[in-house]
Amino acid sequence: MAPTRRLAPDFYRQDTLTVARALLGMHLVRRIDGERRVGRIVETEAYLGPEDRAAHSWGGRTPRTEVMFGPPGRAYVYLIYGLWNCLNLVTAAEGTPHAVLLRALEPIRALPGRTSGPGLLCRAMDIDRRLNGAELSGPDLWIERPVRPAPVRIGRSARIGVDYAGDWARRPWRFFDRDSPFVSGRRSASGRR
DNA sequence: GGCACGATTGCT
DNA sequence: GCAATCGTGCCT
Repeated sequence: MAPTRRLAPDFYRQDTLTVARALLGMHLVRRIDGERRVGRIVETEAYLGPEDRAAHSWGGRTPRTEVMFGPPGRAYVYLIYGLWNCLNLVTAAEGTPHAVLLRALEPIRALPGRTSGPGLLCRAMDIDRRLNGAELSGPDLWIERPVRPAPVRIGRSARIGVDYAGDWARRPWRFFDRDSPFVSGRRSASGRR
């Protein structure tokens, strides 16, 4: 029997910046009513709370951030601007509230609408807070290695939309596939491709 | 209990 | 440039 391509919890337990880079090129899979929606991850951001001023877990544990303090390999989904859901993957050791935000997908299979940008990604994948805390080893949502992984030319830049975070906003903790047209495009903040 | 604001997006 | 829209966290 072929080894599973699904990433195991140990993958997410690694250093968060390592995970954020390694996720590029992986496939995000969502199962809905027996159908599989698949997207190739082309853009991520690392959040290293509680020290990281830009992270939701900055300053400590709250009901919202609770899942990030738990074991790695779970989904952290939050609602932003009352309109959009954003999907994060909990990383690093239990008790370390780190996460990686998924910002863009290249459509592979059964993805309706646009997938560039964290809110649009979740809409296309039908991801909302019902999946907050879900284990990525479960039946609804996971990440797997593609059958034929292609090398990725990785670009990096400051994270988007966190200008309030002072020095932390300048950390180059956004990673993306330099060759993908599906990377979200916020002209100035995104830096060069 | 009230209130300001956000790891966004799309329209003016 | 700014409205949409509501959960969260802090305060008043």
